[in-house]
Amino acid sequence: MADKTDLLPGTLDMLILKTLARAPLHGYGVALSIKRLSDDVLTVEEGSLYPALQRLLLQGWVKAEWKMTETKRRARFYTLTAAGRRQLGIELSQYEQMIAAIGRVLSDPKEA
Amino acid sequence: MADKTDLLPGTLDMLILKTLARAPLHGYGVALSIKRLSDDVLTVEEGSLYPALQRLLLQGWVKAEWKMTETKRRARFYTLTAAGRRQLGIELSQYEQMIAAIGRVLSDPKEA
DNA sequence: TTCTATCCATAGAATATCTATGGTTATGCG
DNA sequence: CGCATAACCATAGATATTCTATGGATAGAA
Repeated sequence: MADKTDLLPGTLDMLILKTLARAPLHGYGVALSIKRLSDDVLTVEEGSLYPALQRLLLQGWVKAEWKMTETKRRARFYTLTAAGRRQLGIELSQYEQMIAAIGRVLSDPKEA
Repeated sequence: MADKTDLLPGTLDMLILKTLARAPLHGYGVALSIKRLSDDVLTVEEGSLYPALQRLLLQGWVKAEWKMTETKRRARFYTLTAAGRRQLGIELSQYEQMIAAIGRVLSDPKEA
């Protein structure tokens, strides 16, 4: 039944890590950033986002602290750790390899 | 915890449809074809393959018939239907769109 | 005759995402 | 002033997809 998700399963952690690699952000900001950079193609639902951030915290790939937003709100800011940076590298290379492999299957002659 | 699957979740049906778009094949042949074209990067486990083929049958995207292999074995050959060809087109374009969107997020300045 | 490759298929576990909820607070607008 | 909305956090349960583990059958090679 085609694709029902708003993103490619298996890529969420990588997208979050990459986003945090640019600068620390709170959850809501991460979701907005991904949505905007992808021109609204990728939407990270809150029900996917917050559990994912908890996982990343548990793995030690990000750390969090409560701060105030420019808009005067309490928000939890996440920062990439050294381990997180390493993990991002691993996930990026695995992803690239997969995409390249899929590309070889899809681009093989006969039929669009 | 990085990726545990042998393929990118959500891409299996597309890969199977694409493979059958080249020529009718039996299940085992589909798995081999994907493995070889991808240089062993993508492995379709039998426990994923056969249920997937059942789904495709139910959707009417492929049809099946029992025949004999060159190696003298009973095997179920799958053929893409017109609806399957349409579905492949849909899945391909959705996939391309996703990959492009992810690319925009990943290639944005700062940090590899 | 034993092993390996070729073939089919299902049940159950594991994983990842979504939907649906529920709650707090700042600010703009009528 | 009251209300809507956007900015924020988070969890529970449903759904979907793939994997692991099994089980079975046969042809051909060693």
